Amino acid sequence: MINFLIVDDHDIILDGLSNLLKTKPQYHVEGVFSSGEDVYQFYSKHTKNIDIIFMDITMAGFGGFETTKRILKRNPKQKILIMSMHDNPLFIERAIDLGVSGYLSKNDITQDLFTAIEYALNNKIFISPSLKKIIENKKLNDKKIQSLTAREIQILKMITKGKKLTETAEILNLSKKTIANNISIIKSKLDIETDYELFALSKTNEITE
Amino acid sequence: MINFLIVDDHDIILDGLSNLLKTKPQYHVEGVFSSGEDVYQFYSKHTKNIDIIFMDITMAGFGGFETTKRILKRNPKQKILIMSMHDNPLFIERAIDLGVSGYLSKNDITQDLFTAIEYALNNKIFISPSLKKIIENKKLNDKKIQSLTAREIQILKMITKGKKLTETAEILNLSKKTIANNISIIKSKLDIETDYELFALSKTNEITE
DNA sequence: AATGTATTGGGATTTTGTCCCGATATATGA
DNA sequence: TCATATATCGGGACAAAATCCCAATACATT
Repeated sequence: MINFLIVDDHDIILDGLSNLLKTKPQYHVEGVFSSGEDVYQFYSKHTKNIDIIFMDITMAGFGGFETTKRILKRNPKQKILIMSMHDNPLFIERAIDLGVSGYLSKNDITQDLFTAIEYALNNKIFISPSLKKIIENKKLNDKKIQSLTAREIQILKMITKGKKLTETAEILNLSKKTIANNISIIKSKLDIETDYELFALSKTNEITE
Repeated sequence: MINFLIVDDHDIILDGLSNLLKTKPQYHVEGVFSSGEDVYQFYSKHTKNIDIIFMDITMAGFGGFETTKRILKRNPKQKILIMSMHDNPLFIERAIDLGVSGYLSKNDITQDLFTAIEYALNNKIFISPSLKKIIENKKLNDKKIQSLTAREIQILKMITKGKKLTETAEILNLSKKTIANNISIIKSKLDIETDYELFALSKTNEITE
């Protein structure tokens, strides 16, 4: 018997996922919750073993990340599978860092569900294939971004936030020349030619804080 | 008795929505389908009245738009409620243009569901409140974009695709001067100062084809 | 003391951007 | 058909931004 909890503030998902899991007799949904607060309270008091927790990432209140963090602090071996509508690589990485057992795009949860469960039960991490490419690409960019110096990142942030060169120079009390030179170097470090590529990259990598 | 069809290639949604609808005794789910092809075939042969069809927009095969178009061609009075994960204003507008009875963000389908059904039955169009703002903003931008001439749009597309000014000039066989002047005019027509804003606008309005 | 890297900017040149203006073409409408 | 409107193309004159190369200073590390 494998026991599940499901946490999602969309009733539809709660229902749908429950029913999907019910198709296998050895699966048992021990509880469903529509908020991180609820599930955490339950989890803290509950004594029975929970094998896998399905967790939505974007919930009101303390969201999926916070909830995941608290549960894993309590029990680092708890298997948690994240579900998300948003294929934001930052979310995925952050979740992995927290120590979750998988990250499922809601788009293809149906075909990936049982695989992800198997992976989790065998201490492996499952990530929806469609998300893997996104992550790979981001990692490449990250490596480039890490080659930037503190100053360069600071300037990059201002520029991609919409500040003009002159404006940036004034704010940072630097010469326009310095800013211009920096931007040129930033572009070459990032293998980028135009402003538009710079903006695009800063979007997907969320350079702006 | 109000009869529904549901079309979605996520089992979870099919299940979840069915159950949500079942909470009202006067509601009856006549059929669920995981593709546009399936529901259309059923719809073509089915004689019994269907009050409302819930339709996902992003499905494999011929998607929600195509399916909606075909069904409405057959029966222009059919009520169709679109469900979508993607709050893309282009999708919403296109759906409205096709003549659907509402557009629901899956994020808040639970709270909006019954309202949307009521609206549809009374020949009104329901759009999730959270989406309305998005549409309004886009309409503003659209008006501005419509003030651009053919040439200007062509140039705008190239620039926001990442082409440099000089490159663009060569491709279009125009002087650099012309391109530069055009870009300036584009910015002023769009009430925009920086490249950054231009880029952002072209994203949300999907200027690039 | 030496090497590496970060930071700051000048010099010189090229590329872009801005604003104003004129020439030409093509509709459109009265 | 003539006038007016709009689109398209670019020059002039400047201003701003970008590029590439180089030099001075600062600071940390080995």
